[in-house]
Amino acid sequence: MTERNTKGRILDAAERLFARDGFHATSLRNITREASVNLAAVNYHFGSKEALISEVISRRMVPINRMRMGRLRAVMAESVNQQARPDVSEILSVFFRPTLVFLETSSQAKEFVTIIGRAMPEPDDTVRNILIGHLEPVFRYLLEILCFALPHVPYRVLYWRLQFALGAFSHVMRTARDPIFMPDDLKPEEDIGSIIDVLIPFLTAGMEEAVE
Amino acid sequence: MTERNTKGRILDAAERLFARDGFHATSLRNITREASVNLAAVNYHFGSKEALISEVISRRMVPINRMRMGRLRAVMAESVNQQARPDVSEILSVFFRPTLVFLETSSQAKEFVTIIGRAMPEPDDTVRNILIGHLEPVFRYLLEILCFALPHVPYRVLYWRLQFALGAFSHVMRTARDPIFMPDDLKPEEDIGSIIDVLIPFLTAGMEEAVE
DNA sequence: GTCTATAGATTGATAGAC
DNA sequence: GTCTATCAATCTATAGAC
Repeated sequence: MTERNTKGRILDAAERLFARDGFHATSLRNITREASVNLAAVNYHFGSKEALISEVISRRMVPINRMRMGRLRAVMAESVNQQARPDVSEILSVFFRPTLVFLETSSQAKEFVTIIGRAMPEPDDTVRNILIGHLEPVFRYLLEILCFALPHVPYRVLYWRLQFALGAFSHVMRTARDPIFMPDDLKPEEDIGSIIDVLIPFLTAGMEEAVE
Repeated sequence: MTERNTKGRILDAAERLFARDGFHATSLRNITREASVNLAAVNYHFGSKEALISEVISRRMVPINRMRMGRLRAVMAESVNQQARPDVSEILSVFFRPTLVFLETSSQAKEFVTIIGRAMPEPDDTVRNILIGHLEPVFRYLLEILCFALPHVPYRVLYWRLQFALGAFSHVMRTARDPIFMPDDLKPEEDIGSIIDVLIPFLTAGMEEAVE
C-alpha cells in the first residue's frame, strides 16, 4: 500500500522513521534511503526538514481534529437539547477514539499513533508548536465542555486534570508498542484500542472525583 | 549556591540546559560555556556526553529512589502489621513527593524536575534506559503494593493504570513551568507541589475505579 | 587539571547538469 | 522532477602542550 509518487513515499518513510527514532535522530538521508528517492527530493517537494515534519503531522491531524470537533459539538448540542449534563466518559471517547480511525484502513497509519506521542514532549519548540497549533482549539473546547459536565469541579482543577489526561494518553501512545517496565507475565496489547478501553474509565473516575 | 569545582559546575550547567532545551539539542559547547569551563573538561571529568547525562540523572535519582523504596517498604510493613490494605493515595504520595525533596534546599534542583519529564519520553534508547534503569525496581514494587491495595482490580489493568499515572506525572513535570494550552484566565502554578496536590486525588480515583 | 587545536563524522541545504 | 556533487555548519571526542 506504499504511495507511488515521490512525495507520498517521502511522507510515509518519514512517518515510519520519526515514529521509530524520533524527529531529531532521523536525518533526511535516512528518510530518502527508506523511501528510495533522491536526497534532494525532500527539499524540492517540501522546502525543509521542518516543513516535512509539519506535513507528516498535519496530514493525519487535520482530519482527526475535524472529526473530534464535529463529535464534540454533537455531544454539546445533544446535552443542550436534553437539558442534561454531557457524559464525561463520552467526551473523553470522542477525543481519544478518532486517533485510531486510520488504523483500520491503513497499516501505515499505525506509525502515526506513536508520532503524536513523540511530538507532545518534543523539546524543540518549532516541532512541538506544530502539534500544539493543531490541538489547541480542541483542548479549549474540550475544557469548556468539561466545565458543563462537571460544574462542581473548579476550573483550575479541570484544566490540570485535562493535562493529566493528555499526559497519560501521549505516554501510552508512545510506548504502547514497546511498553516499559512490562513484567514477564504480561504481554503487550495487540491493539491500541484495548489500552484506550482501560484508559477511559480510569480518566473518567479521576475527572469526576469530588474536590474537597 | 553554584558549585566551586569544575565537575560540579558542569553538572549544574548541564542540568539547567538539559531541562531547558533537551538532551540532544544541548551541545557540550553550550554546557562548557554556561559553566565557564573548557570544552575538554567534560571528556576529562566524565568521559563522554552520555556519561555526563547519566551522572546528571543519577545524582538526583539515586537518593530520590532510595527514599521512595524506604517509604514504600514502610507502607507495606504497616499494612501487614495492621492487617489492612495499604492506602492508594498514600502509595502514590510516597512515589511522587520525593521528587520535590530537593526543591526546598536548592534552587538549582528545580531544573531536575523537568529533566525527569524529559528523559521518560526520550527517543534515544541509551538516554531513556538510564532513567528506566533507575525507575524499574521502584515501578515493580509499586505495582506489587497496588496489587495488595486493590485486589479486585486485575493485574493487567493495574499495570496500565500505573503507566497512565507515570505518563500524567512526567507530562506535568515537564510542562509545569511553561504549561501548554493555558487559558488567559489561569496562571501557571507557583510551585509544583500544588500540582501534585491535584494529581494525587485524580490518580487515586482512577486507580480505585471498579472494573466491570 | 586546564588549555588550544583539530581530527573525523554527520548534518541540512543547494547549485547546476540532465 | 530527478540526479550528482558539494558547501558550510555543527557535533563529539582527542592529541598534545603547559
